[in-house]
Amino acid sequence: MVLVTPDKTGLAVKAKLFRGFGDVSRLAILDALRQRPLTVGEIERTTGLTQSNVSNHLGCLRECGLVVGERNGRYITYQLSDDRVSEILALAESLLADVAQGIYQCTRYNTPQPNE
Amino acid sequence: MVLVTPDKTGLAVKAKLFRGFGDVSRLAILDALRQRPLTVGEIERTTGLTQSNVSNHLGCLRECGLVVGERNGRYITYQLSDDRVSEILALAESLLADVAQGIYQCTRYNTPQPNE
DNA sequence: TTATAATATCATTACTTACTGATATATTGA
DNA sequence: TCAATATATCAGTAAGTAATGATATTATAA
Repeated sequence: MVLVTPDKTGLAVKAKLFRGFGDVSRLAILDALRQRPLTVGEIERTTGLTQSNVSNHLGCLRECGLVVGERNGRYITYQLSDDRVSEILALAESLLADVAQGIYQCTRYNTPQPNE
Repeated sequence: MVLVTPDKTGLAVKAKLFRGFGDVSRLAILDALRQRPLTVGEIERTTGLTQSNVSNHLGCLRECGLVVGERNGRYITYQLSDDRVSEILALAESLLADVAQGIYQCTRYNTPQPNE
């Protein structure tokens, strides 16, 4: 039996938002964009991810509203959509530095380490 | 080819933290604890989740440092470990209200809706 | 000390999802 | 118009994970 009565839809959307951040590759992209706007190619080189992988993740982040892209000729430059995206990343780092250190050892779930 | 060169470990841990928030059931638990500390049984009733499911998720949240539990007799009362846990939830809500509305329609991944 | 209540643990299974590789689309310059 | 570059799309697959049900642990009261 599973219910999650209060505001089920709201919770689902919130969980989905956090999942946007909850992937090493997407986080690498967001982290890169914290410095400055980047083209897809620059993101590829900065993160080391493949073209299709970056593009897939950008599609996800774009649809979800976390990043916005602007076309310049054949390049598309992406940037974070809002300062709060940076803020939430900074808050997470702050949490990790203090209370959430147990995450290192937490074996309940594994952040899948991408192939080398 | 997948690399994610800069600070690979740090990214993995950060992603893991966000995954802590990125599940409807865990989010329901955290949301419930925003109001006040609750025993496991109270969390079960508030969220409608089963005993073992709540306990599993609490184990996860506890190991990761997002909640802390204190035993009183045979009851264990859990509460959020830090104000920043609330803050990150509030920031996410703020983001959802504005920029991240596209998440509703985003089909890249589905937050699995728990069984009724 | 026994029965009961509260909570935790753990293996199984069904479902989810990230990566890859191939292909499609868009833009520019020759 | 054609070739080349930049980016997007999509199906298949391998791997991860949440829910369940059974069982274990801890504490209290009778």
